[in-house]
Amino acid sequence: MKATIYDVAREAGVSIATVSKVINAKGKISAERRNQIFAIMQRLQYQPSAIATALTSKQTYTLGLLIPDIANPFFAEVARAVEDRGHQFGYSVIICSTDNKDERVERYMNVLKQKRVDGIIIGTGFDNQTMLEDMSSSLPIVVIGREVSSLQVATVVADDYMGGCLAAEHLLTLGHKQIAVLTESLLISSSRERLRGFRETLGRAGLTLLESNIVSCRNGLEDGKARMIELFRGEERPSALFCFNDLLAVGALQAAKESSIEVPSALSIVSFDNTLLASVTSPSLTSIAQPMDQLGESAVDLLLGQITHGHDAKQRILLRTELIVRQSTAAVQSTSTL
Amino acid sequence: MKATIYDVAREAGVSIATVSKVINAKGKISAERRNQIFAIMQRLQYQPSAIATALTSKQTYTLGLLIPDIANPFFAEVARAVEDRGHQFGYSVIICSTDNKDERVERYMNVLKQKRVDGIIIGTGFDNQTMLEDMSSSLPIVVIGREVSSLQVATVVADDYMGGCLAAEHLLTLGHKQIAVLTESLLISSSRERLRGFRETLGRAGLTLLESNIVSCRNGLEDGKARMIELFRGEERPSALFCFNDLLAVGALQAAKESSIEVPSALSIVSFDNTLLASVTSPSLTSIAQPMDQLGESAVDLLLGQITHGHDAKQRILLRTELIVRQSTAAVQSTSTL
DNA sequence: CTGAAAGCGCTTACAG
DNA sequence: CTGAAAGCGCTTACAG
Repeated sequence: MKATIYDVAREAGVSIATVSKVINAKGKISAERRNQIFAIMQRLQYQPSAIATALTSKQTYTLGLLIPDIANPFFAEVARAVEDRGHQFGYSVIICSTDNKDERVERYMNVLKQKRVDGIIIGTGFDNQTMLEDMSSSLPIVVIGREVSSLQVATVVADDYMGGCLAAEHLLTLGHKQIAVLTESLLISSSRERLRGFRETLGRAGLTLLESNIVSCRNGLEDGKARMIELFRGEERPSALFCFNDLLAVGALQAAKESSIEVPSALSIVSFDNTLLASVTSPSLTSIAQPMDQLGESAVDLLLGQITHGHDAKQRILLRTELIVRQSTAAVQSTSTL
Repeated sequence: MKATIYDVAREAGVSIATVSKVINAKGKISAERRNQIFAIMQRLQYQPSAIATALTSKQTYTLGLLIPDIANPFFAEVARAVEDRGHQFGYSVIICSTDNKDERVERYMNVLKQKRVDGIIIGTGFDNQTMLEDMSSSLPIVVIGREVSSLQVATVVADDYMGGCLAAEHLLTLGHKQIAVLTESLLISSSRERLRGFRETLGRAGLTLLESNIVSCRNGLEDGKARMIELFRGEERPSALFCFNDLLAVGALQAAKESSIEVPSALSIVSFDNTLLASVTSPSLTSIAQPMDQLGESAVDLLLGQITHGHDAKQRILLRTELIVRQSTAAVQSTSTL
């Protein structure tokens, strides 16, 4: 069977307390004893049980990561950053893809509670606000990617408002006036902020964003594509489009292609997120970059701050968004609408 | 503090053994007692400690997933399938992105051993064969995506050889004769199999794959792109290209664009994996699909077979690959080389 | 149908 | 510098 601390203690002719001390580099142990014990651990292939350690020390060195879907490139990149930052401090991460379904969120929450994870990063949306309150009262939590107005929680978000402004400025600079927006559910705070920044910037330039040009869709690529095909059939086709994530932009790109509308000459598209997808399409997508790595890293840092230093001042970190110009945007053609 | 089994036992006026039995639906407990105890658990918000349970029952209900990079769409999709299948049976999964570096593999392996995970799915490559042997002798393991000749381990792989054949057949049908291959490291068994299937199929049609047309590259998109730009500069430019993964194909697509070679009219590209990327590029990629969901699911099933039923006949599951025709391939133009 | 007791593999005061 | 002992929160024979 697997060697235990008793086995190495016996071999070394010392107490388990002593072995425990050398493992954890605590107390004062003579150098020779220490080395002797290390040698024995090696020989027995001893791996201290993190389970037993957790039971006594109340730390599992495990984090939970709740996101809508790990197969979504945006969250996969964030997850990678979370993993790396956590690993750096000795933490493992359990992934929980919720599909934004309350039922899945709840099940995962219970699993994470039972496994006694040291903290949870929440990047998923859910309707049940009570759930969040419950969580946050029972263990360290940080929310990423959206605001939680109702509650004091640590959060790290990209500057969505600024992102919306940047997108608008870019399109304005290119001379666009007839502009549409393809958004995810406006129930999500980040979408609302992007829209607000976008609309206000247009407003400052004397343009109004028509309600009929705000298209909301829920199911990603396919749905976005269908909605855009409809839009392109309309009378007053816009010369530019602001999509709230890369997947939606891909849908729009495909819709444009099927409608024989050339991008960017006849239609400019600005996307959001700047995942791998944005650089892979053709034309590649001008996109508002969210710093996904920093999002993950900062989330871990905030969490560890709560876990190890007991920080309870709930911080809020706002990360800068940035315009990445690629090939999907161009100056408006005077002939493009007609 | 958090309620324990003692708290609910005290409240219910029974022993902890009884509470344990109702939690685990073991033994015979009168229905009223059971309900009474459930009510108390609810009231105390009692969540049994999976840590304590694991210490006594020797099961953590946690799986390790070792992959090169969770941010890589292929592995992200596999991970999602692993997560879902595991969750279905009450297992959580810890992600471990190794970047194929032995040092990272080793560190993660130790973490997983210490955390006493019930099993590990290995989708990462590494040079140190001893490591695998060590692992496999100490806990249940299944390897995905590649063959391990040196060792008896459970494996689940896609039919790479068949995939290579399918790619070749498709290009032959379209009349291509001058064909190149863009491959990952040929140290990976799956790459070798793809190449073998491809080459043999060409051979049966009387064509030989020139060594100079087998381009091997290591760093994904950018490297692939650079290597293709070189290739396209050569005298005898191929009319078709078989790329061993979607990322490489994207690189090739970009290289073609920069070299003003039109795809598919002047160059056909067949890709491998059929991740999200294949459907998102323009033109979209004809690709050999690996069943990523099944890969993940079967891996979990094999693992649970070992864990719960003690299966030690190391199974090998071979999954079918499939040709998905999109827009990146077309019949050869007689004028394309010249 | 129910409970007393040992044990899982550690850590942590406390005493020496 | 080192060790005895209690305790973390469960499960599992075993006895009744």
